[in-house]
Amino acid sequence: MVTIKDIAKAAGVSPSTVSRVISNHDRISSATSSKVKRIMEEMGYHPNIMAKSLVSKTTKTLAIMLPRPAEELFKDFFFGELLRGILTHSTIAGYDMLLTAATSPMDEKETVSRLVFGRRVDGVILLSSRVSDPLISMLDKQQFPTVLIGRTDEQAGILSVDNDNEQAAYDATKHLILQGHERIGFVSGPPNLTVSLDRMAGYRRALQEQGLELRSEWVVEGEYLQHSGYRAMTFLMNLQERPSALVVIDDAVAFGVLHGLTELGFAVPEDICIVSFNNIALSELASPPISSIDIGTYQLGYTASQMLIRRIVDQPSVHQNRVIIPHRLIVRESSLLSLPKRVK
Amino acid sequence: MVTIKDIAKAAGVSPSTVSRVISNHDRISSATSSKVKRIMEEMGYHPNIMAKSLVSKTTKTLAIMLPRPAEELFKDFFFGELLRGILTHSTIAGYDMLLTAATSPMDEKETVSRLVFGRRVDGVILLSSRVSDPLISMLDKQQFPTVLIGRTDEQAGILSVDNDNEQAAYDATKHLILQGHERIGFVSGPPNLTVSLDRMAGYRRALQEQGLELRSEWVVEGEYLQHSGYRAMTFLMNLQERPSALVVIDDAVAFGVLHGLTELGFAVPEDICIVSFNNIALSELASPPISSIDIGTYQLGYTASQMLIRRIVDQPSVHQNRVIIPHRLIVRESSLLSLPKRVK
DNA sequence: CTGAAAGCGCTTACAG
DNA sequence: CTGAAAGCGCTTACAG
Repeated sequence: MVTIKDIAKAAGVSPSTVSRVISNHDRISSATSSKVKRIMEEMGYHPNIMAKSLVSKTTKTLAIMLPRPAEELFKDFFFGELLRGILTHSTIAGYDMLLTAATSPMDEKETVSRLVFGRRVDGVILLSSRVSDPLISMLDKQQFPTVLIGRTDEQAGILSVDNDNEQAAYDATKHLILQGHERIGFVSGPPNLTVSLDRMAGYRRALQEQGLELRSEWVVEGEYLQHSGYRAMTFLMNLQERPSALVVIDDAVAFGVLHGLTELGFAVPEDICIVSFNNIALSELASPPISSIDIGTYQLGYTASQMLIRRIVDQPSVHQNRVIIPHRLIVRESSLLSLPKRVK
Repeated sequence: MVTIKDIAKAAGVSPSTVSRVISNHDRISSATSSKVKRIMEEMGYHPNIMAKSLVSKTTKTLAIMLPRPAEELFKDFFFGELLRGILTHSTIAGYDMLLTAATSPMDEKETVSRLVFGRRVDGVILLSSRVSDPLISMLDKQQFPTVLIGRTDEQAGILSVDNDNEQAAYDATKHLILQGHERIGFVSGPPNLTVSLDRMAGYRRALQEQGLELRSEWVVEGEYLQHSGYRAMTFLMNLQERPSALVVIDDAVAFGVLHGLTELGFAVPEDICIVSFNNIALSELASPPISSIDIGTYQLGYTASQMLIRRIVDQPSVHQNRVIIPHRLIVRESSLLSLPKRVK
């Protein structure tokens, strides 16, 4: 390993000078600078990142905290797209990403503590927001640069990027209502995630506004997994009174819903219509293609990285703490009751 | 920030003693140990990871080098699954993962140099193997702990996890032949990836072994993207003589193939049969469900992490350098010519 | 424009 | 069983 001292000796200058050449200090003669640079090149010098971090108290690294075990994570393609957005921006900005997954919920706080208090990272990105999350309050109390994908009620210091999920679900539901549906169900995600709650609220508002029935047995909570959508169907479609349309929390879940419906002998959209969220690449290729709310997943990730790094770089953060990424409904066959002519 | 010195002062011992308590040194009286531990707890001590790394010359971090820009990456769900495997094991083993994406190919070597020579990571995982990759030879020359998902011909020092892709493609092709097909095409990936080459070779062997025609216009090279499969169809299905079956390099591509065929008015499997690779979760839910070679993607990632960490921990590496993960063909409707009765 | 010195927070032989 | 000292590889006031 060639160090700054080796370069200094070879160049006949002091280590301080070499350090200054590396950091492009202004008051260095161009003669010294180019000589030192040449020698660094020749000797294959690479700065020791750890040593630099130790003194600069900065790591140029961001932690991505994966929600719960990695095990279940990437089954939902949403996260891949989110990571893609984060990674693209952070790479441009010169930051590395530390991917961490907690093995257990208790372990989660410990992991973050280790990274945050151990000064291993300069900021944290939380990929999903749970209701009253102890992690969030801890990071807020420490005033540690943090960006949350989602929302949090109490912590004002935390940055967040989100969609207007309430409005998005309202739009999805309204779309079904405009197609003539009056019995609309909701296949939701885990109720401890704010995104589930917000979408549920939008669904409710749309129904109430139109004076439509809000049946509790038409609302099914589950996970963000195909399996979950599949299971929801075995329940919902065996009810006495079945919904004629469904709002589904996520495309991966919608794939399961589709699968379940097919197996039970129901046709989409003829027997039942579907609108979902996230608009992953494959929803277009499903059969039938799935109508989905595009929430700008990539943009969500990209913006999260952007906000966080901005916050880290200029401390007095004059920027806004919360950004809402716009959504839009992509209508496809799954929600068009009878393809050529619209009902009503 | 509370440091080891603060703890030492508060406990009335020397910093060395505190350090030894932390690392569970044997010759420390249990009295001192418990006192120091109590005080650490009280004062909220967390070791500075950078300082520790600097002296221990170890980072407990692995770099995952993403193939080329993150931009195109997660569109293929294969990588999500791979990451899941890697992450699960590395978390268990107490290693963090640094996710790095190069903005450009030239930039790639620079990025790795920075991490490797800068002693930022203890090992590197390369997610895909290109033919005569300069990165691989560099890492091999440095004798830096590296595991490659794929294969490399020259570098004996590099660890690798792979499938027997030649045999896998042979199996896929043979399956189609056994269904009675004689005109079989191949929708491949980029020819600079070893996986593309290996699968191509297996496809060839199966055809030759049966004395079947090997038409160059039935072999189309592209990317690992849906789009690519779609485009391949507009070409292949406009030929005078069309294949009656296709081996497709990857499920995401197969989705594009399916999409293209549907648009062109061809039915699967009636008009053309398909077998693909990777067996991502959604291939089962396509319509028709796609026959696919399960290559144990998760296992591939898990094993990669395992081999690399083992290599890092006990230097004299007596373990094997190359591991092959078994594959198996999952037959679904897309390759069953006429569902109930088999042809021939 | 450049150098000597102190220090970032830890670990680890070397003594005792 | 414990402490003092040196050192990991860098940066940064402080002088000049």
